[in-house]
Amino acid sequence: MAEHTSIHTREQILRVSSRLFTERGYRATSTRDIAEGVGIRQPSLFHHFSSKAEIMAELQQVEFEPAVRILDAARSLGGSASARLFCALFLDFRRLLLLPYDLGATTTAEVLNEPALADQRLVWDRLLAAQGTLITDGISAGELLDLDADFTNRAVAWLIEGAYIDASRREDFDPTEFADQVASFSLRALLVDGARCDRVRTEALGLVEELEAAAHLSSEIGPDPPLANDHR
Amino acid sequence: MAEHTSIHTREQILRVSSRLFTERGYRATSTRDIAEGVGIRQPSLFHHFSSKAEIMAELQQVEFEPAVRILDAARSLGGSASARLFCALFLDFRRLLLLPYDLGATTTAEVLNEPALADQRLVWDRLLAAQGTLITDGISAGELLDLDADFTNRAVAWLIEGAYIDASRREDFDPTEFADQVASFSLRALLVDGARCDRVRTEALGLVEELEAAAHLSSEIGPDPPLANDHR
DNA sequence: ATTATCTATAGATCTATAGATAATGC
DNA sequence: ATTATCTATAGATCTATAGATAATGC
Repeated sequence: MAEHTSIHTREQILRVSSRLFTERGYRATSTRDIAEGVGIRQPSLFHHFSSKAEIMAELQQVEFEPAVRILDAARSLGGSASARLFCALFLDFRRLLLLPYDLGATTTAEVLNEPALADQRLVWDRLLAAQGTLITDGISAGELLDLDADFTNRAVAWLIEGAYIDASRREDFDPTEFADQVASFSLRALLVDGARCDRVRTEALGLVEELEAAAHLSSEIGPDPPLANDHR
Repeated sequence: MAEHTSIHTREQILRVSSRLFTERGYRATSTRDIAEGVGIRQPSLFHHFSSKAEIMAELQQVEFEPAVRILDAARSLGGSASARLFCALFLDFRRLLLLPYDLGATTTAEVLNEPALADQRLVWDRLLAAQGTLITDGISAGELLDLDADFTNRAVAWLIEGAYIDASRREDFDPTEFADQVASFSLRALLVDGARCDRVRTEALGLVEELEAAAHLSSEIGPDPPLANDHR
């Protein structure tokens, strides 16, 4: 009864929107669809967000900004370049799995090319650049295959995105285990010596502990979901 | 002047639609946008296609149906299971690159979940199943890593899709070379012994020649683009 | 008194149809 | 005579605003 707080409705709007955007696409999801999912009338949405684009912008922000921080933090760690890459992929992917949103639509062409979302597009470009730096480090160190660096960078992004969308359709999976599987799969494809994958993984999981201890990131990388009331 | 033939306009509609669907999303692309790109008025589209969904259905058909045939044909070849997989991925991916369409929107959630496109959804499911069979063959033969077969199957689909969308943004690439690169990258991630990748590739390129010689497929798998106005 | 919701609706889309007109092929 | 296009428009959306009403917090 005392649930009619703004924060609760606002959070529901984000969760319902994220799911519908992923299922049907951003433009194809109407504000009426969202309101119906939340259990309010369509115009009531605009008390919490000034436009539909602002809902998407907030979802993108939750996805992109901590990711940039994690990728940057991983670069400043010790260890081999490939372990730093594994560490960053693992941590950020697990973080995404633990969020109470379904972020499968945040990087689609229709969203990235939307003029009203140009600001977040810049953050996404920074994210790709930060991941690209980790990969170029690995190529320079002779640990990763010397394919076209852009190709490699995007291949990792495709894998991560595909795996994420796939995860959002599943019920039964352990986020830590799945993140490990996806990071391992990516690294095996990139390593000059695929057999080194297990050693890289072990080294990386050590780095993960280092990063988790760093106070300024620990709230972002889980493993506690940043929000209660998690009915995804 | 004598270019006002139905076949020409119809083909332009397919090409323009495919590009806009990929850039902006299926629902976000209006029939007016398409008509403008083609250079006709919006209602004139409906002389060539009975609905917007039918345009997308034809694009999906061009993508999915030959793909199922190629995947099935590859399975009946001799050679190692991993070479058959490489061969199928290479041939189908190169075929996509040579088509005069931009097929980046055909497997998005908004399209696959569209009720009016349920028929093509079934073909897509058959495509994934056919690719899955090739992968399970490879796992059974001990050539591919024994990860979850579904995970592996989808990981390949994510890579192929990501690479395809990426290719459609580029100008300068050789389809044969890029298809080779993508198939090699995928196989390296899947092989138990990553070092075998080069041998698998060589074997697979032999199988490609076999398949290209098979008359019933040769018109579909290129290397001549089905381009120009002879497409339907 | 402030916050959150509601109804009603303006104004801008969007898809598809109807029916007239122009171009092309016998 | 047939094919392809056009203008005009119906009818169904969609986003966002205006202003009234209900709920909540001092």
